[in-house]
Amino acid sequence: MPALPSAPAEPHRQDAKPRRRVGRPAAAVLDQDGITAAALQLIGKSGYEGFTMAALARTLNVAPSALYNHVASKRDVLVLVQDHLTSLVDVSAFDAEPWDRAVRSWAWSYRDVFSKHTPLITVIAVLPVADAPKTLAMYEAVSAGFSRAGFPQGRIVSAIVALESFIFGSAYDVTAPADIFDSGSMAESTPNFTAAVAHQDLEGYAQPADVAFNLGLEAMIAAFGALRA
Amino acid sequence: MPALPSAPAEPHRQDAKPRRRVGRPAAAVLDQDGITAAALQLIGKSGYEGFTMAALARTLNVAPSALYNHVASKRDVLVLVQDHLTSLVDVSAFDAEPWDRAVRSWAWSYRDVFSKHTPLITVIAVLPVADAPKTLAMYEAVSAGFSRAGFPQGRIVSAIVALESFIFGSAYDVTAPADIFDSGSMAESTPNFTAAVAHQDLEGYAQPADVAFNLGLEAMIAAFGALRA
DNA sequence: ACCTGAACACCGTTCAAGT
DNA sequence: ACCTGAACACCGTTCAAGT
Repeated sequence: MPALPSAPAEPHRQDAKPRRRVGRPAAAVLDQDGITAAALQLIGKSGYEGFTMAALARTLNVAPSALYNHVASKRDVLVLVQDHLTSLVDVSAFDAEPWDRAVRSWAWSYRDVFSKHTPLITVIAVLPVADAPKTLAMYEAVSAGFSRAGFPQGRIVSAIVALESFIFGSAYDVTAPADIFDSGSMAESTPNFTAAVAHQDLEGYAQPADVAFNLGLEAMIAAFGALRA
Repeated sequence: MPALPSAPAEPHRQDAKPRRRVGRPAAAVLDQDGITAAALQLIGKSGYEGFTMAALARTLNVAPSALYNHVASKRDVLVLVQDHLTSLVDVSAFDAEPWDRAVRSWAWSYRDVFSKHTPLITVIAVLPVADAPKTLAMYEAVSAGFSRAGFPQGRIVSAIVALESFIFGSAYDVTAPADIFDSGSMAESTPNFTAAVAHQDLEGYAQPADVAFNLGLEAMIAAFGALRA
């Protein structure tokens, strides 16, 4: 004979399921900061392919539908994560170092943060800054640095956007497989490219992606630097 | 009383459903080129959010499962589309014009093609060239042009990758909303950035994205050009 | 080999019901 | 206001059955 239906489950049952009775809890269980932190943790553990609303809810020990009391969509969660990650980008050098060194350290930091989060790039690239306050704060720090360095005001935004576009594209490049340029059986019909790949100079960098990033970034720093008053 | 079950439907029925009897057809209905063409047409009509395997199958008048006789996955279809689009990128200037003009026309063409297909960038950026023969052909044309222009062989691949990273990032930028940099209610706390946005010089270009692309591209062309022998 | 048709294991999201 | 739990309308993909 089974136990009474109202008998509580033993405290150390192996299912760690979201146990909470229906109805509004006394204190709210969720908030946007908690959702962001859990999302970041889940992405770190399971990657973006394992990042589902159901999995996120499980991490937070709530039903998936509970999330929708705090965010309007999964994209909303990605926006929260993106904004948080942007706050990790190092802009401190704009206060302490010359313009070219500041741009360099900011750009490498920015690329490094998002190379582990490339699925967010689609989100950032088209997201109004008004929806991402920490991202806006980064732009303020960077444009203030450009301004102080004597950059002509009319070109500050364009220069930042150009750098950012390069940074986003380069973040993808970090994730490319090592053999991406192996032409395989078609090597004979592509002699120039095959030779160029074979003789690529790594210039002491650990990864090809770093060589390319350095090359493009230094090109931009040199050309943009010349625009200053 | 209903008609006999075997009675054929009237030829001008309003449902244009995939009507074909079960079993292998006398001649194959599908092939990769046809799938690619239909995918391109569907994307043009419905965008990437409307691009599903079911919708693609409907365009081709087959059952969704029929597609899997010719491609292994939806990603496979995207690879086919990507490779076809890359063949539309204009590399002709590398045969006819000086290096800097050739790079310029190639880069603008490349950006323009993929700015309408940004969801493919995730695919291209990490796709081994051996899986995309037309993409490989583009690299051959470009690296041959760099080689003829006296570019040091050890830096050809890095230079192309840097340009490509910038092109991909810039393709996203084309799709950004016009008010992306509107700081809204936070304008007061971001005075430098807000002023820079207000005073952005469009330099005669139609879109801000074009100004930034020009700025970054010319920076790279200038710096990379100086590397030539 | 190459279709159809039914099924599977998800997915994000909605909404009534409950406190 | 903010949970649960059931449901919905998809989604990509698999696979047996058929020719």
